[in-house]
Amino acid sequence: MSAQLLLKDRPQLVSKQALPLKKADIAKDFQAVLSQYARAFDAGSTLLIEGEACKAVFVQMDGWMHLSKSLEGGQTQIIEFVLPGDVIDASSADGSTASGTLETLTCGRVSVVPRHIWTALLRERVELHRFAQRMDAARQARLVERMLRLGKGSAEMRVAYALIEFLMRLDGGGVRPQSRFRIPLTQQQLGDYLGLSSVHICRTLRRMVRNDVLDVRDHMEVQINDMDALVALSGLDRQAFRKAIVTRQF
Amino acid sequence: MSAQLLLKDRPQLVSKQALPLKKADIAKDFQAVLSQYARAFDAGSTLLIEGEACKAVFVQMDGWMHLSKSLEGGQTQIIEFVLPGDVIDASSADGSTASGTLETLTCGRVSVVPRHIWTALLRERVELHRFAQRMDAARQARLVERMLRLGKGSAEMRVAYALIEFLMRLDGGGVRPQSRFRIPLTQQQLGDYLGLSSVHICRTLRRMVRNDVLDVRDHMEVQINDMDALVALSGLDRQAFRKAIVTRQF
DNA sequence: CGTCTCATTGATCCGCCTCAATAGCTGTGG
DNA sequence: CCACAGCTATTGAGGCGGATCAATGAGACG
Repeated sequence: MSAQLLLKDRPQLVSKQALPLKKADIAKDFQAVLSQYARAFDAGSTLLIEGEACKAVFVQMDGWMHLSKSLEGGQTQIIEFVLPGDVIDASSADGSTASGTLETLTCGRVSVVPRHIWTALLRERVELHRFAQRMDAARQARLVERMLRLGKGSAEMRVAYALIEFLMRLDGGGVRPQSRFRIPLTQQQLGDYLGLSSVHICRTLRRMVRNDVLDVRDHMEVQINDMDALVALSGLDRQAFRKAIVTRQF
Repeated sequence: MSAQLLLKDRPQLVSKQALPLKKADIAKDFQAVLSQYARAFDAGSTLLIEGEACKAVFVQMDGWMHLSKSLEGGQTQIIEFVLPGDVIDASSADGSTASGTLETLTCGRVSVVPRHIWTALLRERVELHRFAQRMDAARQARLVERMLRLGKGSAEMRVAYALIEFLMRLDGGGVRPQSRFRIPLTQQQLGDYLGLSSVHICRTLRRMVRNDVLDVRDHMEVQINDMDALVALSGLDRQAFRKAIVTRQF
């Protein structure tokens, strides 16, 4: 896996991703707590298994992960991708077991904060609590937006949606999105995210390339050529989307 | 719409639903706040429209509602059903606009608590805060469980899942679920929940009836005959499910 | 009794899945 | 250096699950 390379050849993006929270606005003790529990990970490791004990909150610092859930038949659905800056609490309603399986897609760093520490942090820092709430609302909005398309949308709509979601999350909801970015996913994984087979992901991407909407180079390096067309395909209201889906401001 | 009837002819269920929180455990001021903001609603009214202002939290006291989201083409996906005892905060990441459209399915009562009041309540009552967190985790678990099936499951699996979800939510996660219950939904609405056409919902239910898994009488009165078969169809682990999906204990 | 809504059933169609074969790329060992 | 294996993308062929269209019941209601 060329995860290292993946991140290495876009240094400006990486640095932006690695510190999505504005340093100046965050108390030093928060940063200290995060780095205290920080650990590095490789691509392809499993951090959490569905149903097993989980008493920590994950704050992603660098790299990609995904949280997934499976049917007994081996069918896997990716619930969400975890990008730098994301906070994920994978515990289920009982508060102590993991609601899904957490696996890394690239190498990177994550801060694994024990729940009671995290809770205490939130309690004593109101602005952090509010930030966490907004992050959570944004996460939920993405989940719902995708569910809408799983239920009612075509393959083309789902893929277009996912690309725009990645695009916007990667550049932190900036006003001028990059039109070129790399997704550290196989088509199989993208399919598991969108409820499609890898074969159909491939065909759908090919069709978009044929229609000059975008280009795809080696292993999911995407270049958007016609953003308006992509947005139209996705069925998104661009304004509303940016507001609802992305939260990176502390 | 015979919503009134719907609720009237199963009094024992209604009374259980109407007060899912154990009264004894809840401070009187909480109950007081809820009743202060309580209002009745009819079947078929719209309480909230996607994108419009929303500065309140809804605590369902009696009756059913649903929260939905639409594609411009008029395609609607029901995000969740709101049952008595549910707390729903429909605000999006910006904290002030509704993330979906909230409509009532039956008549009933709901407490519309202004957000700042709700927030204050949670802050001063730790156990209420924890309860709200568990409710939210359970809601999320249901969402994810359904998304897994939207992405990877057959129509039969989705319908079986939904029936079991309703069953367990209606009897509050009790150990001995009722095998007979009424769902105040049209097949169209159930389809909008599961990403299926109403026609296919009908066919799927008919097949289950033919296979002696269940019976359906007038307008969605369901009688489960073979719970094991239904659970098998749903792809659920029953134990794990009850724990993760339902939260009614305060 | 006419209307309206909803469930039911049949017929047909199509989007996506599955299976299968090929090709390209990467890493590995001889 | 080549040969090989492993993995992913690509493309074709064929099949199926569920959508769509359409017609008929069947209650509920005015």
